[in-house]
Amino acid sequence: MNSTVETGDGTIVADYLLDEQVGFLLRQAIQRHVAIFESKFGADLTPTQWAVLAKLDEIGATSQNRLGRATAMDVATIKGVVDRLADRGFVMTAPDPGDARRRVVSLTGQGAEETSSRFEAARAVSEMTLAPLSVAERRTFLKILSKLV
Amino acid sequence: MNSTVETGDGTIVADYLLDEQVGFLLRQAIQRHVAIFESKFGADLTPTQWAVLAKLDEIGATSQNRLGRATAMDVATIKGVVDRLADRGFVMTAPDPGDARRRVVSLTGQGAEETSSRFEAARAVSEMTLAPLSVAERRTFLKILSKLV
DNA sequence: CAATAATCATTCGTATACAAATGAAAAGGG
DNA sequence: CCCTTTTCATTTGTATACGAATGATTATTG
Repeated sequence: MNSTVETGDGTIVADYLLDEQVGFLLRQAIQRHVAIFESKFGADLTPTQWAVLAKLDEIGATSQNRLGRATAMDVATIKGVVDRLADRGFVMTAPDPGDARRRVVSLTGQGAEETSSRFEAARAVSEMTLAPLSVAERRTFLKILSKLV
Repeated sequence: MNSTVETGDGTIVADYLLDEQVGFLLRQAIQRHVAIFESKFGADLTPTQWAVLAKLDEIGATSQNRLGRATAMDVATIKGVVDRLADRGFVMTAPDPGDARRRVVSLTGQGAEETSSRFEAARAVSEMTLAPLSVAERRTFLKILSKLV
């Protein structure tokens, strides 16, 4: 055991336990959340794909890079997600008439329907993720977590 | 906007905003944490690789699957991480004399040195990740987060 | 002890995730 | 208005992350 400190009375104790580190806990919390997501959404949509659909529903058509920033994905990631959603007919892309660099991403009719029909499940996922907590703890947790983004 | 509810007086309000969902916040918190990790560790070690080294240091040599469970990685993921660490000389694998199915993973001398020299940085990463919070908030956050793993 | 179940490691396929490099187009400054 | 900077989208390469399938080995149980 290499990670130790000496306390005042000379005792040597471990002071770095992986299981107590915030990053390790966050990773496991995400893993549990994703498992809950998949239990409600099946293999139809990944959490990332859902984020894109929900955000497009929320803000409407937008450029691919803007969409990536709004969903916390870098340019390479958002491109892959949009491509896969486009392959399945949920979104479409078109050139921006006012800016030749941009491609505007928007929901298709099918994508809008799919999104509308999934909000209930999405709400359930959030609720189930927080289920181990009391109502007060949920509020506290979300408040603190939002300071860490 | 498809995600709306009608309140008692007939007003329609949005009730699903991506930015408020626990999964989306968790993903962003991890992104920030990983960025902090990379600022302290450079390109030498990923958070996942560090988790394996720290856990091996903590519990000693163990089978690959056990190591995966101890670090919250499935069998395919832990194999890739162990392979890359082995390529770089930080860990080694050997057959288990008592169980022909198992391969025992252990730190090499170089791996143990590397691990020892990184605990300070790892502690700093955890501290920096929680830096936006007060001391009381950090304690509260870790306590609640540990209920969600 | 023989049949079944469980565990272990590997492999394949798909999907994030991001750094870095590239080329095209727009914005801004002198 | 040219030059520099910025923005945008794409591509490449590496590293998680996990479901599912496979084959080998061990454990269990009737």
